[in-house]
Amino acid sequence: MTQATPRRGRRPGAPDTRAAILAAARELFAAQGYAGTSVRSIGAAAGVDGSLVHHYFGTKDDLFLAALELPVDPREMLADVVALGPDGAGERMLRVFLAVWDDPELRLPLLGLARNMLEPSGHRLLTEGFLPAILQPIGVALGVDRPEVRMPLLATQVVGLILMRYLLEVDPIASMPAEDVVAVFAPTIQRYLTGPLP
Amino acid sequence: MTQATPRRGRRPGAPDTRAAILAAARELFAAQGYAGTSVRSIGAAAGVDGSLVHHYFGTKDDLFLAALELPVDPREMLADVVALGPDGAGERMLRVFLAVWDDPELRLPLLGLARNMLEPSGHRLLTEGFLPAILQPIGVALGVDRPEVRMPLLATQVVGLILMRYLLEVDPIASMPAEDVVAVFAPTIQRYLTGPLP
DNA sequence: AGCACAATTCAACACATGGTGAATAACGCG
DNA sequence: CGCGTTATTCACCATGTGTTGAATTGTGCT
Repeated sequence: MTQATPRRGRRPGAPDTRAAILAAARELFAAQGYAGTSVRSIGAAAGVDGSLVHHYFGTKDDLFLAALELPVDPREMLADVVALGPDGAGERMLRVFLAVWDDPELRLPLLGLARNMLEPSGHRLLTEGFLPAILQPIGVALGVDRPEVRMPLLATQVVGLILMRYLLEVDPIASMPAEDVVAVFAPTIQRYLTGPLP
Repeated sequence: MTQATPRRGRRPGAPDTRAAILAAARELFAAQGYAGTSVRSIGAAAGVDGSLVHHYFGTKDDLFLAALELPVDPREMLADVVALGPDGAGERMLRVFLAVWDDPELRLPLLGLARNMLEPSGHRLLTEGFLPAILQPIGVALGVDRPEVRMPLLATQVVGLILMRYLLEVDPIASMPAEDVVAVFAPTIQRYLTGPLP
């Protein structure tokens, strides 16, 4: 019985190997974080050698950034949150966040992003990306007073909720229906948006 | 010029090397997390060889657990939170949390704990330690209804606040006076304790 | 048919890691 | 003084890492 499959060269089995590698990278980065995921393991999960990963995506850092890329602009999704003014904006915002995190196409990149929040790279993405580039403009567009205080306040609740619901998956937060999540947390967020400040 | 310092054997310079190693471990684990900290770097920070770290504390995991050990029982500090019943318990609890995190002796172990929240080991410490062993009993002792729902709700806000204030150090949350933190977040926490549930 | 090119694997390098074991120097106690 | 014990470093080992480069095979174009 001869070895039918060649040991080197092209193996035209997979339809699009590049996409498979990227998907595997998303999966593993989301599940185990950047440091906890090796290039070789990504290759293995995609059924190819680790070198091929490097061949397609360059360095591990490059691959990480590619895996984090969102297929849509998050600001666009929050456009109609802003449109209707600050009344009820807390609830609308919360609904968008939940919808985004429940979108299977967005979930893995977001998980990869969030799971690396505590490492320096992800730390920067949060403090230089999410907060000033997304949250802060929303506050300004809503016309609330002192958005530079209110939006970080709001962020504490949103980040904590995301963390417990999607990353740590702590019950009963993780298994709570979206409607209940909105019912519980919308008042809090609304209070940070329009309530009293010290 | 002869080499005065011996190259092997005892170097009685440091008064208590063991304590220095533990302190360095706390510092580095808190700043860079478990995976990001090497045994050798801990040794270097304490001015000794990496082997000595292993000699004193055993495996890296053992050292990590030793570095996380709190010098007091956190339940004890929360005793008088429970004593006065659920009215105003949100504010009292928040004050205890802030006091604990502002205690320089407790801060490093807590940071080390929190920074590893997202890795499997720290994940277990949160979901099997903090939540059921500390928060849940408080809810029960306070006599609130459905503590298994209310305490995780409360945890989302506490965790998010801790994260932004002490780990990510996002302004203005990080630089806010404790009194203002209480003023802003106590109503939220109180609402999760005694407010309406869906 | 022939040839460039893309896809893929293998072998290897340089490096960092956690851990082990032996060697050596100083201390404390008799 | 002598001796055991402790503190400490050094030299390795096995392993896993990211990355590189060469080798090989298939595809598609002319």
